[in-house]
Amino acid sequence: MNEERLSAVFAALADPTRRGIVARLATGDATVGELAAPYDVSVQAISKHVKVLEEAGLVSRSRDAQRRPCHLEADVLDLMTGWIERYRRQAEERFQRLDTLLAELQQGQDDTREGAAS
Amino acid sequence: MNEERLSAVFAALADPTRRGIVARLATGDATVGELAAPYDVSVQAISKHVKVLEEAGLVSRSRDAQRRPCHLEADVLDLMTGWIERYRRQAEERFQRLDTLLAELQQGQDDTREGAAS
DNA sequence: ATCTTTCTCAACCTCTTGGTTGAATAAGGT
DNA sequence: ACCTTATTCAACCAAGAGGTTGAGAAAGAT
Repeated sequence: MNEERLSAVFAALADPTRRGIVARLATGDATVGELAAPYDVSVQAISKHVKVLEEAGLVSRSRDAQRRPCHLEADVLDLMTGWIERYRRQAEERFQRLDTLLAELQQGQDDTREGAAS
Repeated sequence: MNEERLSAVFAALADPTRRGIVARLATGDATVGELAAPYDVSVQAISKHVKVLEEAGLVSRSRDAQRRPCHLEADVLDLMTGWIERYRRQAEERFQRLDTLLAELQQGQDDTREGAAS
């Protein structure tokens, strides 16, 4: 279901240039040319990166004369944190249970030792 | 910096099979063989996937006879949520500011209209 | 009408990725 | 010693990613 979307978003953010673009867009909308300025690659390359972000749903675009301002769709980021947090929490809980289990076993061993002493 | 690490982690989770492996490991440690069982690919392929997760720091492994149990390192997930949340929050705040700015402009326009009426 | 700016499309190249199979290694079990 | 189990290494392959350059389209500016 969301699996495909999730793959697209993770893949989009796996590239440092694209993360840079996202970071830039978090401070405000920008055109492709503006986004390209800090990087040592062609505008076409940045245009491709933006397209990837757009297809992942992380970026939307409007029109202003020749320009195509890019806008960060921050909601999509929640999709990721949702996925990540789910498993982080699950692992955490399991860890807690394991921890208390070990504590209980430890307690039981103490009891046994007390019993043996009587 | 952390940039390389971040790229590795995002890239690792961009693959649905690897996300499945992470999801499985969140419920408890498992061997490569066990991880491979649900999938319709060779054990070697899963072994490669685990290696990718390992190099991203998401998985660690110990030894138990021939087996190499895999363990989810949930801490690394925080690295991602940290990055994501940072920019989500930043975008959110900017949105808030823009929103109040628009409200103020609206208010100013109302004032002007009142002034013109007098 | 023509020129300029901004951006995308198309073709191409190289390196990486995810998969395969077959052989090798590691560690027990009999 | 020999066989079995669990995992990895090596070589290979097809497809995709990220880059390039060159040409084309879209929309103003003169």
